[in-house]
Amino acid sequence: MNLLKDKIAFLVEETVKKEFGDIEFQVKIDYPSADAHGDYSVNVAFELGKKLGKASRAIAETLAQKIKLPDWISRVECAGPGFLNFFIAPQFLTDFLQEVIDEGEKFGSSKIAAGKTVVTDTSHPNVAKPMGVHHLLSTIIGCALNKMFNAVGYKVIRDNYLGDYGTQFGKLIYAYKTWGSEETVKKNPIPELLKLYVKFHDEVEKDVALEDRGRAEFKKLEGGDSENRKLWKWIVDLSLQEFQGIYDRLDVSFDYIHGESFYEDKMRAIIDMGIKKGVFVTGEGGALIAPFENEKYPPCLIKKSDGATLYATRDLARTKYWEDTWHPDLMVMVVDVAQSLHFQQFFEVARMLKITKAPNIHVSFGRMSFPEKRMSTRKGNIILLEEVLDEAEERALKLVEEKNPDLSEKQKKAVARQVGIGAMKYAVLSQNRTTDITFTWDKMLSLEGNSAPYLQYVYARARAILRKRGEENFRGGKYILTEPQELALAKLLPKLPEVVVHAAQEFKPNLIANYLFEVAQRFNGFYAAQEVLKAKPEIRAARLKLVEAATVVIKNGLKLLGIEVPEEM
RNA sequence: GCGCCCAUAGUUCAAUGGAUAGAACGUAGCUUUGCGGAAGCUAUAAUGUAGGUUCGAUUCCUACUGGGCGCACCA
Repeated sequence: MNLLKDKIAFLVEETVKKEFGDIEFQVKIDYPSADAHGDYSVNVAFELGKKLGKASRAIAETLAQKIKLPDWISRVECAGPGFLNFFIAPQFLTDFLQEVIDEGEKFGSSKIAAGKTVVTDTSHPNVAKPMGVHHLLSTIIGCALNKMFNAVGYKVIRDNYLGDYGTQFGKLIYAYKTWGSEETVKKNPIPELLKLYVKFHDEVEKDVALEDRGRAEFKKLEGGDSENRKLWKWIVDLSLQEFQGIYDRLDVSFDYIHGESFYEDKMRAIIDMGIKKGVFVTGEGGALIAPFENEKYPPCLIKKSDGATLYATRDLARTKYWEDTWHPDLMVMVVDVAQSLHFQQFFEVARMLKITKAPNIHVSFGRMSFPEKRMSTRKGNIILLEEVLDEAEERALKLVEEKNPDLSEKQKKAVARQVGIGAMKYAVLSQNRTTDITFTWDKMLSLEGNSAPYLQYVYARARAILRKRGEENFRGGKYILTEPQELALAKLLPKLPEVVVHAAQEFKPNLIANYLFEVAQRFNGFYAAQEVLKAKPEIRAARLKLVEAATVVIKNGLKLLGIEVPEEM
């Protein structure tokens, strides 16, 4: 299906070319906020006015007169200093409902990026540490982006660049050898490992020499020491099992989990390439660095003076691996904003090395801060993601029990999961923030207002109507939507594919959330103002379609955000 | 010190350079005869300061104020 906005843009372009000849211009489609300003609006007259030295209002009037309207547009008006406002015909909106219903779960997707490949890195928790709430952002945002990319036609490769390597492991291995035991760790893996990690940092405060012991253990690991190797592998496996439990609850999945260690043997080639191309040079203390022209950024550190590799080295190896393996058109890293400098540096180095032509995008988000306690893995102060998930489901369960005690226990639990987890995901996805997010339980798990349950409730209510509609054929109605509330809702529905494209291009899931919330609000307005089942038969048919099309839009939209919809709640 | 990001109702958040800045929570009222009141309706209140660019600025530019983050052997 072609997007309506593209069709309008095309119409305007044709008319401008015909009326004003060969000049350069760009048609951009706006969604006016006021109903009086139509459903789609174009402001090309301002640009033309300037280029032609004419009044933009006059140009808009000419265009309004000359444009050849297809039957799905009822009229075009020019307004204000030169806006062209298009009004979609109610007949078209009414007919369109059936298209939405027929497309079903495909409605909303498009082929804008067909034939292209995107590789994404999301989640990347650190092995041997529990996932904290802050990991939620990368995981949830990344999961939504993956689904959105897929919906606009990309082939999506979902990678999880696990933090399974580095000096921290040396420290952990040292701690385990000194204070740990296989038994206790086996019983309760992650908490015990965290304890050891915390213990190490406590002891370092008394004896700084431990830092070196930690580094030495990592060096041994990197050098292939069989005992450390074995220990490391064991810890990674235990962690992966733990993470998988959380991913299952969140319903996110990956195609690959290529941790940092995966690139261990792939860095040599990058380092040689950089030296050969003169991009890497020796810096202070014998370290290998990549300096930038005009000191645009601080130099990027490639190798420590002791010869060990760093984060940036592995990132370069990863980029090369992605390029060589999948030849992607786009690479996306979903990581918090504190790492922007690192990404700018390593993207620039990748450009200098000509590793890939694909744009590297750092989708950044604010860090999570906490009103009461400062979070620090080293000190063991951390709000566990698992706790948050439990609390979310608990709160939702309490609400379900209060609102709908008649559901079976099994249903209640299922609904509580959908509502609780959904609320949490929605809280993260509905805002577009690069500033820090202050974590509060109430905000994260809000079940009212602009929240997932609000949308889920609309869906459940609409489904309840559809269950009661009976067997009659409701395809044949001649009624054309006329009431303001039903039209307001119907006008919004064809926009889903446009919104998804925009959101995918801008890497902004919140655009979808905002749109869905508006659909839900308008549905509730319609629901309160007009009756469906008790309406006259011909009206009833059209309204049932409206209700069904709305459920399709809400279900599909929420699915892109990774949020499920309950039939009853 | 240098660099990056952010600043919108009491609070939490929206707004692709467009028309009257939009919600939610809160507060004050209202809606039972109609499909699920987890709802709807009404009222309330905001673009940090000073300039600039533009037909038009919350959005772009400059300075200031206030917050966050980062800046060589962590990731």
